[in-house]
Amino acid sequence: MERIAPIPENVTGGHAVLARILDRSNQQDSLVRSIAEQVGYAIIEGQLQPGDDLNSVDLSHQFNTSRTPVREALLWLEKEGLVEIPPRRRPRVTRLGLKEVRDIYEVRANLYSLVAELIVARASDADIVRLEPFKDQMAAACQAGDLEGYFWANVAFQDIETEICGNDQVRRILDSLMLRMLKLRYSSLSHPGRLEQSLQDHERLLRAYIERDAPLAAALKRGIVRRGLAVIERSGWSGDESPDGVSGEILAEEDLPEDDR
Amino acid sequence: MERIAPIPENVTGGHAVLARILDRSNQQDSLVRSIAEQVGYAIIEGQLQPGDDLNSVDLSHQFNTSRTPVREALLWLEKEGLVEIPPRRRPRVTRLGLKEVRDIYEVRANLYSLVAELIVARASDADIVRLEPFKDQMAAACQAGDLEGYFWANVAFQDIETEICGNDQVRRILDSLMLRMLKLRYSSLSHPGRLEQSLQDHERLLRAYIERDAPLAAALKRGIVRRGLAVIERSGWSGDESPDGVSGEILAEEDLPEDDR
DNA sequence: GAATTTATAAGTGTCGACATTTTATAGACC
DNA sequence: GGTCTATAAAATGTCGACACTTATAAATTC
Repeated sequence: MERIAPIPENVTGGHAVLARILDRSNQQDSLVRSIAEQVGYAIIEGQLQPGDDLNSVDLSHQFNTSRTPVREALLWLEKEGLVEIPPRRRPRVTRLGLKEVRDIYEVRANLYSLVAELIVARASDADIVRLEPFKDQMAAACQAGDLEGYFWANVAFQDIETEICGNDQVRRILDSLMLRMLKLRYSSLSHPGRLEQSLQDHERLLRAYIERDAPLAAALKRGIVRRGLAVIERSGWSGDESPDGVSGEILAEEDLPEDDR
Repeated sequence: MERIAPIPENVTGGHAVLARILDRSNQQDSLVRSIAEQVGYAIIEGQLQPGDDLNSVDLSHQFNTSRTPVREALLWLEKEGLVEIPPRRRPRVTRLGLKEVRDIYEVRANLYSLVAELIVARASDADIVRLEPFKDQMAAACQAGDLEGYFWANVAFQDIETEICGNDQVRRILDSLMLRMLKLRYSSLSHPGRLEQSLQDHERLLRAYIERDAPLAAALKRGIVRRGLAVIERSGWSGDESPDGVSGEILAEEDLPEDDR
């Protein structure tokens, strides 16, 4: 099994989502948390590829612990959907199928429209203003053509949205679903012109929040999520791994043929 | 700690939901599964009350195992929301607050409306017909004034709905949320005239499915869930436990003052 | 007698070990 | 050479043990 590299200093957005979910379900600084954090991060970053084995004895050596906390960490990651643990068999990094991605996006579209409605109905003006800096960050990244920067600013924007909507349950669910989709982030940005479109949507969305236009906000939010899925599907992502490790990362850098119907 | 009674022979609806969720996440017949099943059932049935301690050494004695599988079972129940595990402290049966219930119902209302839309859009006529026997069961229970019978027929109805909608993710989420709400089943049926209203809604809903009327089905489904919450709130449920063990069961038998605004 | 401190009991998180099952390796056979 | 079988290696699920923490009971103080 591959050795898992430590989490780098400059904590990226991916790690932030992971850490937040861990905060709410596990304890502050435990062995289990630390292991789940590092293994989860390795999965999100693509260092561990879908289908890779995650045997507990190997991991316990890497983290200088016994197998017990490793098992619990893997169990946690399984509940978050990042790991599969067949009985009596080695845990594996979850392989994400297209159907699964479609289903998740369907749920996300629905729940984010709820979030939008809740924000309009219940969030304070002060809370809504908190979204602005991230919109600006997205605008800056868009202008600079910084795909990765745009993506993480967008994640942060959505994070604030789920926070200020006031419904902790929907937040928990969306966080978990987001975690599983982070691997696809490169696919979701591959299409040229995507950033401009997305940015425009978010600017309109923010205005809808401010103007307390619930139907518009809900519809926009739903559309944003749906378009995210459409881009992934158009990018040709299928969930199959090329065995030589050619991941979505490389695909993301290419310009795909325009197909703007 | 109280001794946990074995699960009775005639498997009730509550156990069915629990078993289904276990089927999808755990292995077929493992120690962990058996423990999670029994403890979970005891919580749903009210045999274990919110706030009760669940220390692992005691449980391991009851099940004649070591603490390891008990810990894993409790960890699983924590992820399902039935148990809280503060670090270094004894696990407890989760105490459900009113805010939490409201949030959960908000999510359920939304996701069930999605389920309704998906059924109209994608379920086969044959699948929709599968709902009919449970509607009939509900009608019979309603006529007989059988609260409990009506409730479980309703659960079964919803179960088929989430199954035939074809989205496994939404099913998983709704199953988990349902599990946590099962304890409130008595509160949710307490209001007089509630059964007739609910039955009528479901009859209309089924017709909407058959006639492939997506907006109507979605609206009906949303209304059904919302009315469920309203009944709970009107029943005076607050989440506080009377320390002498007077649970919602007794409250359910009383007739509350009519308040049909 | 109530509140605070002290001592005792109980419980948690982690560990290393073992039996059983799965996986990988080597040998036999065609 | 390739397929099947027997053997060895490795990994899993479970166990009992131990250090450390938390909860409970007793003792002390005001």
